[in-house]
Amino acid sequence: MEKSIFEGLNNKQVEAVRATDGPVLVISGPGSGKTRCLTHRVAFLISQGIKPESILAITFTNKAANEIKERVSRLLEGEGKFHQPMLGTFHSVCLKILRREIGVLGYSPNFSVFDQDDQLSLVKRVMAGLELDPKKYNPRMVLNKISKLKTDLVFPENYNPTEFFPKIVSRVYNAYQSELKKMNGLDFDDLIVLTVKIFKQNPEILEKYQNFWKYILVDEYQDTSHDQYTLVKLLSAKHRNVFAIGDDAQSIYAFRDADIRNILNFQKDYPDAKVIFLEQNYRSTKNILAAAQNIISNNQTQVPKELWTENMKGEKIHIKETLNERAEAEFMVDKMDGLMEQNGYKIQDFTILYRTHAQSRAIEEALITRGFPYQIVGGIRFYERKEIKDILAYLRFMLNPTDLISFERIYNVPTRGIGKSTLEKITAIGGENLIEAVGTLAKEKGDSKQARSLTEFKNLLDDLSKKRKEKNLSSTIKYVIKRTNYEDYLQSLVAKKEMFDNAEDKMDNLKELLTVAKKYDMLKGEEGIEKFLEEIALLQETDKLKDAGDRITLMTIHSSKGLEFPVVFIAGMEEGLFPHSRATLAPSEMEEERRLCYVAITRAKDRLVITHAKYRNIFGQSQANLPSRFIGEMPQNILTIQPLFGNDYYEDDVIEY
DNA sequence: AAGACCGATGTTTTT
DNA sequence: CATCGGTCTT
Repeated sequence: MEKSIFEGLNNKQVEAVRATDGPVLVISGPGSGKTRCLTHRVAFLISQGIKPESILAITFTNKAANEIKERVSRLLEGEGKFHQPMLGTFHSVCLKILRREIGVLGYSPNFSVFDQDDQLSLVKRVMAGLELDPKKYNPRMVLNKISKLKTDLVFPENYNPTEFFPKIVSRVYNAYQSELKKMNGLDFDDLIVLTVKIFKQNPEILEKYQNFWKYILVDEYQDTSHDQYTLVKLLSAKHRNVFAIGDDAQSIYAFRDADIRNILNFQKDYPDAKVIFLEQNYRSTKNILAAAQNIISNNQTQVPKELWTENMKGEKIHIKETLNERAEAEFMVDKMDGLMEQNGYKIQDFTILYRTHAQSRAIEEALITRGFPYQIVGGIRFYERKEIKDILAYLRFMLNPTDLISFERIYNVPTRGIGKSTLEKITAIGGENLIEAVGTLAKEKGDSKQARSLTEFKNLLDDLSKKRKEKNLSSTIKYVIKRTNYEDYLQSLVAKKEMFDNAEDKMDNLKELLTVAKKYDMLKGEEGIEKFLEEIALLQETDKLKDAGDRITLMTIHSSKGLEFPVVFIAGMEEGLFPHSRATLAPSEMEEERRLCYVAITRAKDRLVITHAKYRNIFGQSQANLPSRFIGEMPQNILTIQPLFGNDYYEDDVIEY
């Protein structure tokens, strides 16, 4: 048993797996077997007689959580039946806690979870109520600031700024939070922040969880924010068995308040911490690793470490300058073609990474023209499409008839003759239940055309409320689509040219939604809806990556974290784009861009191709760009540079060992 | 209340 | 450029 758990691990990894008691920090370079280490540690803990359910492992993605789940099951095969440890992201773990405990904060356990879109509409609504001009104060900026305050655990009642703009923010923040509470809704930040709040205010609840989870593992520790850090600190305070693993050099989420200091200061927090470095890289060639290390060495803030690999030296890194983004895309397609033809690569061996989503378009066009299959991560996300969001809003509203945000989405979708002024009247009646408010207003209107629209709408909502208990999830969704005549509505949008996709595609998307929904059909009525909405709310981009499938994957560098590919293309390596122009001012931001570059490069196993365009269209205007400084930060002797014109480039570089 | 038209505005990155 | 929101017309 023990033997199989340590099989295939190097000494450092074994050390990290065996250090079961007390605080442990593992600094793990890219490709150093981090997931492997986490998995084996969980398996080892269980083999030592620790109850699986007393282990909490927080991962950065749901995908990693599933991977650990599967691998642990495999490692412990034949050990008899055992409970699963708690595995999940910060957000999903907190959601589970809150469904049980949120009562103490005066919310009810069937709360809705609002995504970023919803948050922004709420901020706008609140600002309108406070008569704040959205032109003067950008609602996005206000929301951003609110979110930062939340992650820093500053609650509205504790925020008393003196300066002008913060004072505005403070007013919005107060109103925003009380609106959320009124409609029994939580935003993403609340999931973490309110959990911390409960733990701080109710030591007996905290203690219950401390006793339950005696061993805590946190993945991607470098990307934790202050609230997440606090949560871990609280939960682990009693038993102090906290295992943090991560890589400061791969911290790329400062913009959403990740604080690299959490990992840098781990030893200050836990002076008795055992610190282990995983420096052997199993993923990349020597050249790729050298490029990554040379670049990152330009950063001041970092934990010193020396990565190494036994892999071969490999190909040189191919740098190509093209005339514009179209030529760039065509070059990449040609290059892939050549690699498949001459080197036996398969289409799923390739990934194209870029700094911003906007870059995907030119690349997609080239891929479509040449008939190359691809999948794209992020961008116009499936669950952000109008038709999906509409139907989900109906579901959400069925569960929580105080959910004003969802109501605003559906009250006139499909169009049913209820306009903005009528909406205002409904919300003015307000009350606990918006369905009742619709009914009340219908009665007030007597026998008008409006009254008929309202009554019809009320009947619809009543029918839906009834159905939510009777049917399983996929029938409920089908019923919503049918009862609202949603398909006709889509077709009318097409007819009016308000929508440029065809209605069939949209219906296909809804069918795909139904396929996902079928998973929840065995749960009864409301519970199915609830679990389904939860899954969707917390879903991440990379979760949707299909493993099999013969296609090229396109995504932002941020989305690529944790993944690896035989051949990586990095597009748009230009000053202003990467590093992004918004980041060139502060040194800390430039360092983050550099870490991002480090992440991008270290996704590659054997080949790396980097492109930069001389001219690029931005906002419809052609802009001339210089090659990225990061190209200059790589050791020049491992590069093959192919300039815009000229053929001083040879495909058959020598492979050295 | 709905549709048509126009000008402003924006793009990092995402749980 | 392309989407969004606001305003004007029907």
